[in-house]
Amino acid sequence: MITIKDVAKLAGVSTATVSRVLRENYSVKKETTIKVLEAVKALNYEPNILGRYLRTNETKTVFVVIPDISDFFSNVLRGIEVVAKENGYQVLLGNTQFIQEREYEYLKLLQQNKTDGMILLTSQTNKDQINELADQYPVVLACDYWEGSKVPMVSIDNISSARKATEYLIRQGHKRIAHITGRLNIINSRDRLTGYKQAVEEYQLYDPLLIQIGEGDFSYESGFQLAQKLLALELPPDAIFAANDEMAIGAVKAIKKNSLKVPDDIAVIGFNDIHIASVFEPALTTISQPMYKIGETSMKMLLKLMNQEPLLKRQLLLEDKLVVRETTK
Amino acid sequence: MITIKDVAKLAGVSTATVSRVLRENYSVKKETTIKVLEAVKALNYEPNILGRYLRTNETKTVFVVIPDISDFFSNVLRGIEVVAKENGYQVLLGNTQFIQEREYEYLKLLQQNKTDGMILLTSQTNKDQINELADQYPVVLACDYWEGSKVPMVSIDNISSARKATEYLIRQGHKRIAHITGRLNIINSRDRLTGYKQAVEEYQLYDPLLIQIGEGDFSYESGFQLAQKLLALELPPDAIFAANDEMAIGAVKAIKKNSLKVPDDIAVIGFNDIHIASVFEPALTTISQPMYKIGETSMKMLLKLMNQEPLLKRQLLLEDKLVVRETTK
DNA sequence: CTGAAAGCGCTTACAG
DNA sequence: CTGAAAGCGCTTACAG
Repeated sequence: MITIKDVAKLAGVSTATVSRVLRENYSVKKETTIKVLEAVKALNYEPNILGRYLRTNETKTVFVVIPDISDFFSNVLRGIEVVAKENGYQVLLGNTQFIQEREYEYLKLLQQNKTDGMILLTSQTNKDQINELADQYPVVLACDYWEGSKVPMVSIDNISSARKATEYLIRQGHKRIAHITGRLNIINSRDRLTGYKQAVEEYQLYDPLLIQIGEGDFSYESGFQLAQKLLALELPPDAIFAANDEMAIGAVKAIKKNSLKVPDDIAVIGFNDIHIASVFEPALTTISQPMYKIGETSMKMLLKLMNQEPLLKRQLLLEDKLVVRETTK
Repeated sequence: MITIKDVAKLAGVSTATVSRVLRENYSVKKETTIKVLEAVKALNYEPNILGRYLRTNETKTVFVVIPDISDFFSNVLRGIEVVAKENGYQVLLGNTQFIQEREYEYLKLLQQNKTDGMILLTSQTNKDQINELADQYPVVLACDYWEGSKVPMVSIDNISSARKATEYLIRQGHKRIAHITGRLNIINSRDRLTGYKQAVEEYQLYDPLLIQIGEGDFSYESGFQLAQKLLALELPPDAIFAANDEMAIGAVKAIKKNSLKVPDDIAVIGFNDIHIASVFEPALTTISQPMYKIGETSMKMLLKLMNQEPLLKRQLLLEDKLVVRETTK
């Protein structure tokens, strides 16, 4: 392995000088610089980044904890990646598969110095633990809004957007509006359920039979199965609001399979506005989240935290939008 | 920051002993072990992994270079992640967005010791460069088969599977079979084109007008646009074979939009068998790749390379399968 | 502008 | 079973 010593020897300078040339922030005589760069080239030297890490105590790496690699999270990731790259950071990805202990394991990487900062794309860790960690390390929570927590976060207001979606169905004249939730160990799933309840309760349309709790791993299939159950009710729903687009598409398929029409017999609304939502036929009415922007913003916040710059706002709620397509009237 | 020294002091032992206790491979007296573990707990000590890295010269990190976070690559990634995790490795993700220089930048991380090994999920780097790198570092190429290269690789045989898909259409009586390619800077896109050509040439059905080159970023839209062009031909196709499922779905949409029926007027075959392929209506006939297994296998190969164990086979071609659904007769 | 030297936090061969 | 010591490859405050 070629080290800085080899370069120094060949260039006839000290290792300090080589380091200075490569770090680019120091004043080194032009001739010296040239000598060093020639030696670097001749030896095809690449600095061993581990040496730098240990010395500077930073890894220029951020860790993104993701519950699953779905279309939705991919889009958020894209935003994170672009900003990270622009600022010389690399993105480490940790997949929890919705397993809480996994998230906890990843969080330990902060203590181990394996990463300079961390973005959680949703979280399942308990509030106290996270608050404590966020006190000591740069951590940003994205896609979830944790009421009462002081962790820096970026998301939409899932409660109000779920309420908005449900109210839209109410205004269209639907009376029996069902909700298929996401996994309830995810904060935003609970929030969407809350928003749904707020709306149906306000209009006295609440019926616990109309709530199906999503659990499964394959959202399309799970949406299909849960919609089947709803359709099997004595008084089936006339509209279904699903907590994500995959489940909504599954629901549409179940409705069709029962020889019913979307939206005439049963309307459907999804959540997220992933790519397939507009491609699927019928195209899905859904709540559109600014996925890329959530990613971008969370990474920008993390950069500020890592650089110890003040955050103007520790909590940021971005705007969502109800996109009406073909699954509602 | 709490270091091994603090733990050693509190436990009344040397740092060497602390290290031995934590590395678990050494014989340490039981009482000493207990003292050390108590100190670790009392101080809430987590080893600074950078110190270990530098000393052992390994990062327990593998880097996966991915051209894009699509459903297909996500599934391959899942396989990689599971095997990586089982073996104590973390997965770093680098997204090239199909930009060749990005891939090159990531490859440099190997020289910098930032990662112990690398898996390329497709490659755009030129053969000589890659061969040279693979001589020196643990590198595996997945999803692409590079003829004549000695880089360890895992993929399906894209040429024969594309030929198989095209021949299937021929056997169903189609005479004007079009092909929408993937980006041709990707090896497997070129291979699929080759397989398609082999089949249509054998049956004297070759017509260059029936080949559309995919370039765009959003496969559904791009498939839609290219299919539109095909439909605008004086002699339009009676079947379309697309190099991926997203494009195939876009093509189906274009066909429907032109008031034609799938598969009666025009049959469609996709490639990959991503999740949406079976969910979309009509469900897509497609070539199913063993995505998870490709990931799993590539990571296993990488492990062997990193541990300097011999590879039984440096090149592995896994089996694909033509899945007939509703877009073909 | 440059060098000698210390040190980042670990691990491990060596000696006992 | 355990400790003293060297050293991994860098960076940087200090001195000149």
